[in-house]
Amino acid sequence: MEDLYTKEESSSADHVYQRLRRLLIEGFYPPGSRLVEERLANDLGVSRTPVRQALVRAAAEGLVQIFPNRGAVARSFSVADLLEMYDLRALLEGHAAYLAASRITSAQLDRMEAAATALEESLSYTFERREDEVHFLVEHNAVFHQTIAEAAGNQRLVAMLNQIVAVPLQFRSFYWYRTEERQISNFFHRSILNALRLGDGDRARAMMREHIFYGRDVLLQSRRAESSAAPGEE
Amino acid sequence: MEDLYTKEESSSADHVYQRLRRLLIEGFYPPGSRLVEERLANDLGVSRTPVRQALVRAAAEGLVQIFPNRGAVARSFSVADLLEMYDLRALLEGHAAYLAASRITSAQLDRMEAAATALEESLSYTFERREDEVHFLVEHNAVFHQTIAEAAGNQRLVAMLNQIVAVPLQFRSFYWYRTEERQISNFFHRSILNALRLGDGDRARAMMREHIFYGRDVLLQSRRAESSAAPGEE
DNA sequence: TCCTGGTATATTGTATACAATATTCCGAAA
DNA sequence: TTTCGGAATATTGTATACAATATACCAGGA
Repeated sequence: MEDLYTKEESSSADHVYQRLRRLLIEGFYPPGSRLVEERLANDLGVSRTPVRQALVRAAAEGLVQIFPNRGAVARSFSVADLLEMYDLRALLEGHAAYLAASRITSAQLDRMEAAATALEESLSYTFERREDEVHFLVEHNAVFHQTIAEAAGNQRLVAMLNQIVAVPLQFRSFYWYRTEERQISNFFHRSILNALRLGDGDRARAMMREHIFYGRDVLLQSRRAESSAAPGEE
Repeated sequence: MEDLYTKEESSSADHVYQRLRRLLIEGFYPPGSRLVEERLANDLGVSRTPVRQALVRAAAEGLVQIFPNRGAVARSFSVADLLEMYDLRALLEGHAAYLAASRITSAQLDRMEAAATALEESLSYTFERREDEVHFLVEHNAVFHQTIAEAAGNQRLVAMLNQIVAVPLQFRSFYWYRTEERQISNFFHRSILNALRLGDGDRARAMMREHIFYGRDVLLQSRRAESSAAPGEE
């Protein structure tokens, strides 16, 4: 029939995985916390079997660590880890931007345009809850970046980026707090968009790399500020 | 106690995974073949449970594809897939070489030197079986490349490269057949080694990229030759 | 008090049973 | 002959039971 369904898996085990992934990324199970299979099974209303599969998968993706006979823990990220990840993101997303410049469709450009505009206009929105705002920002930002990855036309590259970007939001939400950082971020988006429109791969890559390094620096600064302000950890 | 053990998992399920991985990479289960859980379980002398976990893990790594309610198949690679992978390898290994240039230790250089020498001298060896020869070549080549990845000092980069390089040998063994290609390959190894010794990251990267692109071209040529010679597929 | 050993408990790892789903095969009707 | 059910079979997906292992707890001796 059709091999076109690359929907991966379907129900339950896959559902558990998606849910677990969300919980980890949104920080519901904070880094370092133990992930006891039976508890997860209860939380998610299934048996341990699909939970186990989800954990194995999450471990392969680097979201959790599995210690033999001792179980899984939500992976925690040291500063060194974050540096590694941002270094790779710069490399991979920069490359994606470079490739995208010569292949991106106008539909994809439109989608990015819309996402960039939404991010800009949201500066003057007022959200009911801070949470909603972060969600909005993360969502549109993801569209922007994912569209580039897709436009690069390398599926493996997309998969790898998804892995790397799957870092607990907790580490990234700082990014979205201050107006100044958001403005600069928006500026980068526009620069990247321009370069892509002009088909200038080198500029697209350079701007993407700067964009990511800027994000990295903001993150590290906030972490430093936080750790000196409240060394006790929540 | 010690978190230092990053031995990942330990027995059985992990063992099955390692074994499955080997079987896939060595081409024992050829691309496209169905991987029925019970058969694997019998083959490996365990129940379906650990097999399942191994399959999930292998799927996360891209070695197999899992279709919901229909099972797993050994992933097959189109020419487009191979191009994607080599593109990423060039990017990632090039970057690794660049990073390695400023951090590599003399012990690591020695290891690479030994591997390169072994590959050179093996040109005049005679092996009992062709299989042994390929194994020898693959092994030493792996040492050369893995050492660079390690020297780059980015664990995630190492993990990603392991994923990408985990392509059925079947697709790569052509590479090792002819003397001429091996000589050129050896030349690249020497160039990379020199650049690393001199701490010249840019050259190391450039040579590494060329090395990989050369490998890609050899592979594509042999595939083309093969497919025109025997279009019927085994 | 501090260490030591051993038992109790908690949790993981694997096997098996059964349910859900897909695939195959076969016969009847057009 | 072809096509369409529809049972029979094969295989996956999930739950549960039990074994293996690690952790926590407690008593006894130094």
